[in-house]
Amino acid sequence: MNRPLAISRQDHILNALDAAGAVSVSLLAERLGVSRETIRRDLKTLADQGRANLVHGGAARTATAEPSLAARQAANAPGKAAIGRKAASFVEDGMVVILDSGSTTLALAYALVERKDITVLTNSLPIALLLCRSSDVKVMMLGGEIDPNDEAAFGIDTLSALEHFRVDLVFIGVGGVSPEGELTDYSRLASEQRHRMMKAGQKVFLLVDHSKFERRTPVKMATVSRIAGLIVDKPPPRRIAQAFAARRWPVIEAKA
Amino acid sequence: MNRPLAISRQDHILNALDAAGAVSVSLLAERLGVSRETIRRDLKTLADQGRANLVHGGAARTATAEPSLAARQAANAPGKAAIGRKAASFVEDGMVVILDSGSTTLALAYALVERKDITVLTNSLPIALLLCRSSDVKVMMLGGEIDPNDEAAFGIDTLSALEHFRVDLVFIGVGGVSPEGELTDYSRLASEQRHRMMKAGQKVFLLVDHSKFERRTPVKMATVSRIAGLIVDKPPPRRIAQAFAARRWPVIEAKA
DNA sequence: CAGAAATTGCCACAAAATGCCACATCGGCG
DNA sequence: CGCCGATGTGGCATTTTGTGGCAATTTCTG
Repeated sequence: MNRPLAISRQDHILNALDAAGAVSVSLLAERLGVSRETIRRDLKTLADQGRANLVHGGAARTATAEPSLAARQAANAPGKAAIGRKAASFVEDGMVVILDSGSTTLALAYALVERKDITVLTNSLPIALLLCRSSDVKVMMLGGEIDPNDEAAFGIDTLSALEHFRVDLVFIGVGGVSPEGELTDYSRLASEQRHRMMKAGQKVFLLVDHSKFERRTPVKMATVSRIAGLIVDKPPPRRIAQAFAARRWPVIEAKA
Repeated sequence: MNRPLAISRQDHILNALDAAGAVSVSLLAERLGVSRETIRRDLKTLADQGRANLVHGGAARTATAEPSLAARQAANAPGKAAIGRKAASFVEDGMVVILDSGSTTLALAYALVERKDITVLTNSLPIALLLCRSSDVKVMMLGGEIDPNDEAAFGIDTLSALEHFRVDLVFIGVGGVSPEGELTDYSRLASEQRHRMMKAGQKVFLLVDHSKFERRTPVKMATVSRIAGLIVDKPPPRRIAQAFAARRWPVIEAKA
């Protein structure tokens, strides 16, 4: 049982920062099995490098001073924006696409604002509202019970609504990617719903920003065998990359 | 043990503020699991930064321009708020209610923010987002094609989603009231959908602010015979009042 | 409209969590 | 062996949060 290297600890901290926008000393100390003092020293190091912002009790994303818009959207915003732009480039006029809920797919929605002649199906309230307010995209909202965390609809009604559509492209966000390269999700229902979304369309793209790598969430995600592409903002760690290659999932890197 | 970071608490407050325009100390304290005093201190901090405006019992958003729908909401905002409060007083714990789309029903949603143990069915994106961001109300979104003007779902999917619910109260906004006292709507589809909503519930309330009186919109609105009440902010002109009385529609006047 | 009741604001102090520093401990390495 | 860097420990200062009392405000009621 060797203690984790300082580097990988700080790496973990940065990922957590990207993912959540803020981290607490106590929680990190518990998770990483080291003393709070060590975490504090790590945070101080990162702060000296300008990669984190110290606040009482923990650290926050460097940019966290300003944005009043959705907090999670700002987490790793540049990476997600790049993924969004890349994903948008696969959408052609006349297509019908599904956008899953989540901050990465919201970034894709931003990238679609200028488009027309496309139809977007989504269960995400912010995506639907964004597109109907500031674009000419035709929006179909998938109804259902609203999960306040995701600000999106889930449940039987959402699933059955999916049945009625012919869909060209499907864009799915991923909760996490285990170190073994397995895709994971937060809840059983969400996973099932994403699976149905994938089956509803011709081509499936998965959107994964680098803060998701090696993050474990509880539920294994069911996928379809054919994945048109896995859009990332940074190359994944080797082990994950190999797992993707073994399943013949093309990894598409979006450049900022 | 692990206290959530102060900064994420304030982030949450800003989000709620953004969605609802105003937040209350008590509700935030309860939702975030901290004492009211702490919330007060947070609000004071935000106010010092110019990011919130303190008011008795909570804080309000600093005057920020908000797009389309807010503009319409601003038309006769006080009257609509009064109607919303009055309408909310009919909603009891445990009830399932339908909220139609529109600025007046949005005002009702604002009035429901502090409530819990109620379920709201709505086809309106802003209402769903407001309630899921700043209240403990359970929200079911009725899916369908989004009409950018109303920022709400309409269509076959919306209608069929209605089938599955048992509803206590239905709150419907009205497009206009002709000088003859006839209720009118903007489109055939919207009218039909509102009719279905009415039939789905036990009691139907119509929300009419005085700017709707003697305004003609193109489509005659189908109603159900029994209307539990017609909530207004000012008494209607005599001819309209007579027409309402003839149909035995109780007129309920909301006071500011 | 007045007075009561409930809610909220405000202040001071106590309790808890965190920050910070000095020093001890551990393990590798020349 | 002794040096060095990294980490843990403990004590104390600082910050944050909770609590209770009381004044001010709002709301209810007759």
